[in-house]
Amino acid sequence: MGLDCGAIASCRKAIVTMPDSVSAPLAPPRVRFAPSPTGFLHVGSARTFIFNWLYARHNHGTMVLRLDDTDVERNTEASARSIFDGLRWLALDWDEEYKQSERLALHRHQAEAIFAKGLAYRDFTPAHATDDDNSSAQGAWLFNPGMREMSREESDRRAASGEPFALRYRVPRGPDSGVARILHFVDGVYGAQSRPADEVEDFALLRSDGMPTYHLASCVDDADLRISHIIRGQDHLTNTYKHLLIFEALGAAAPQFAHLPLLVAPDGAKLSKRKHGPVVSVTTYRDAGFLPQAFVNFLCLLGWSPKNDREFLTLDELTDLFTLEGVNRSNAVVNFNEELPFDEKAVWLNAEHIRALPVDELSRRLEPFFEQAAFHPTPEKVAAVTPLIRERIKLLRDAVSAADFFFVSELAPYDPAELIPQKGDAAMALRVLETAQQVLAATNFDHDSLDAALRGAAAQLGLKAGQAFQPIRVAVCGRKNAPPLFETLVVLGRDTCLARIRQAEEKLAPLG
RNA sequence: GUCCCCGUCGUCUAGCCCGGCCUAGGACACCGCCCUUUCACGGCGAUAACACGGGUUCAAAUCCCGUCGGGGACGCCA
Repeated sequence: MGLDCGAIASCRKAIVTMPDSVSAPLAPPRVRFAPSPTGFLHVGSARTFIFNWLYARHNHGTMVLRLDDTDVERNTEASARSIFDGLRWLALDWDEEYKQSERLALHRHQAEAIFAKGLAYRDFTPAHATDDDNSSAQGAWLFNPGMREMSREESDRRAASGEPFALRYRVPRGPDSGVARILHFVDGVYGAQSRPADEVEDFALLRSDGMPTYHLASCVDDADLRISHIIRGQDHLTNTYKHLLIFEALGAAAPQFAHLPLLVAPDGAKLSKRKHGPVVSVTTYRDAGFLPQAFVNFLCLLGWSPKNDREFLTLDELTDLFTLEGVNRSNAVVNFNEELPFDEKAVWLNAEHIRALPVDELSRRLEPFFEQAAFHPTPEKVAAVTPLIRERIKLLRDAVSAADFFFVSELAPYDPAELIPQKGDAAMALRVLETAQQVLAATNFDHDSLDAALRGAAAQLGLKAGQAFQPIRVAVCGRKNAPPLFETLVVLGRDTCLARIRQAEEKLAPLG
């Protein structure tokens, strides 16, 4: 076939040598995640990665990461980087890493071997000539007429003359043997599957530029890397028959297959960047302030269930509980729309994980968000603020709007009417603020002292605590809804509190 | 068009394989009440689903058939 196989020797060295386990029943599984670098890390891909990872760790197996980059036209460096970014954020590791483009020699070598066995043929149909119109006579699309039956002599002669060709698998058909062969396998999720080989088209193994197709490269590598379980999206379910044929041609035992139900958008269609926008990229979740463990937790609940009504699960618990039997068969909707860009269950889980985090760690996670908001946070300040907001945020980025008044030197403008308590008037607000200044100036700035002093002052004014605290809260926070008052005052410090109360009085004056 | 997969509250799901314990359980969201210095957290409660039609059976969400609906695959993309 005139293929250059010079690199095969070096390529072979990279092959993992496994102890020739005589298919030991309890051999640790080897699974792989094989993204193609043609975009960012998709949430569907992320879930596939997570399920593979969970399966590997649960069974004490090996997680392989393989970059399926055989489409030179569409692959980009930037995309590969962004996928690694996403994977690193998830904080799940892998044990071995490969790049398909570095294994081309092996793919071609195996393609040649398949051709030599007579299991494939050259197709000289010009590239793109078959792009449309497969629908002529029924069955005609299964192969390009004239190519499959071409004599070896003519095929060799044409190839020798330099005519470009694609290599196609010669799928066994009824007319060849008289009986239609039935292909079958048992899917780890969908159960027994079968299909007559006649219904499988003569798919390409090699493109006319000599590059392997996905089907070939993927199977050659899976066989060579001794992948024992292929866990992937359900969109590959019917491709599996082709893969079975390739493994057979390779003389390799086919791995176990398990297909995962698809993640779909509210419109029911498979999640896609083009149709559904940035919500399908995991970096969108990261940047919005999802915790990776919450994101992982959420994705696991889509198409899988521990069947014990538990939903908040740590990585260790997920690893412990994960089995293929727990995976269901129907597509799962990731719920989002223009107003709510994220699935509300994901948001809730994130809030749960935020509250479960030790304060110092949450604090560390929050810092970048404050920095991005130009708050110039010091670790000490953030550490003091964190416990006051952690029950009030659902996404990390919510911290910016929940805690802004702790960081800015000048409060954003607010409506002075907010200073007036329930069932009160401006005069009452003024009296409260006046008293508050005296109290704050004279009291120790710790929670208990402030509590006692301010409650006492409220009583003396003949006001309920709620009425008395509102003007003070609005004066120091610039809004009605805020963390508990005394803690807030302490973190803000006496000078800031006094200054803001004075400013509030000025705002109130015109209303009095 | 051909083939394949799926169908329980709005959404994620348990139950289905091994019919009866299902007047169908949990969770998110929504609504109401309680707690409370606001917001939030927490607690309690309410609304809400077996796609439809036939069978089989004393009994069906669970088994069988059909219909409808949704999705996927069919590339020299992965």
